[in-house]
Amino acid sequence: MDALEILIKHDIKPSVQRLAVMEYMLTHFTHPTVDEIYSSLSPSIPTLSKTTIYNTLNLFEEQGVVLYLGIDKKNARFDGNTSRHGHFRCKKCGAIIDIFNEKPGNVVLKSHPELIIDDIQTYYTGYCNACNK
Amino acid sequence: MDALEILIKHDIKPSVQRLAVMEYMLTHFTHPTVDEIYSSLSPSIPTLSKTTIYNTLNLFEEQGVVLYLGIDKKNARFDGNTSRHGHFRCKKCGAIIDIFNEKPGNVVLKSHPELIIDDIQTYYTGYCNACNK
DNA sequence: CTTTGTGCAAATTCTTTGCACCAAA
DNA sequence: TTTGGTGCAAAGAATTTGCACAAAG
Repeated sequence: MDALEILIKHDIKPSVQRLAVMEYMLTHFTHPTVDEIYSSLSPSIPTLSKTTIYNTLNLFEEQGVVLYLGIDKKNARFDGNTSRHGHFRCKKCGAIIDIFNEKPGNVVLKSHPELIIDDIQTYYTGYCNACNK
Repeated sequence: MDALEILIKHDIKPSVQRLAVMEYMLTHFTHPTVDEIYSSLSPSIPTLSKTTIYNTLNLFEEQGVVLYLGIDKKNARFDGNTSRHGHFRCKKCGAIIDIFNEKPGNVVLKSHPELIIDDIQTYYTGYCNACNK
């Protein structure tokens, strides 16, 4: 499914900017920050503003098109892969690595069956191979 | 184990402020923000500054005495319970609930056996009983 | 004494807001 | 022509930093 189709499917009106951000998220599964997205797109869309990146990502997140990651203290990070998976963050170099080891499907917590779970995110913290203590 | 013992065990020099923060974390498992801790302690320690709360919590986190929670977009939250457990956040009312459903012990990821995992945190997002969609 | 912690004020950084202009239906 | 998107500048909020003073050993 391409960027345009995804936006339409989620009732998001396409625009040059929104399509560019969506396209970026579909080709860069690097958990980018707003700044990284802005820096990458800015040359090809010279009038682009960071405000629009914020607006767009907030909209995308509300519509479930991207995931917000709270794994990084400094900046918000976003993930275009909305399937259930975890993330590892290296304490030393800051690398973020996808962890695909989780079961999909609905979740009911034994201890709290009354909670409606829309999303699950698991953050692993430690040292990557390169930084290995 | 009381506040003083915990600090000593982790090579943290005790001070009035550090003891007060530690004591607070041991009696309020509410995932407080810096502001909440400051507001609570400030009356009894009138000279207390927010900078000291930041310093103290950052130190505590480095020493593994508290956990940093990235579950809340707006503020850093901290947890005095460092045993492995998850957290649920209600999208509507913002309530954060502890989820004790995880197995303790060392973890080696099948997909990334080379990663050294120091900490695992799982964040559940959805609607609590009261806010139930 | 000497080292370390505290706390004020200022600085920094990230994110949101207000508002005028622009674009699309 | 009306609705909604964009982007600039300013505001806001959370956190960190620099530095002088205080505390503790």
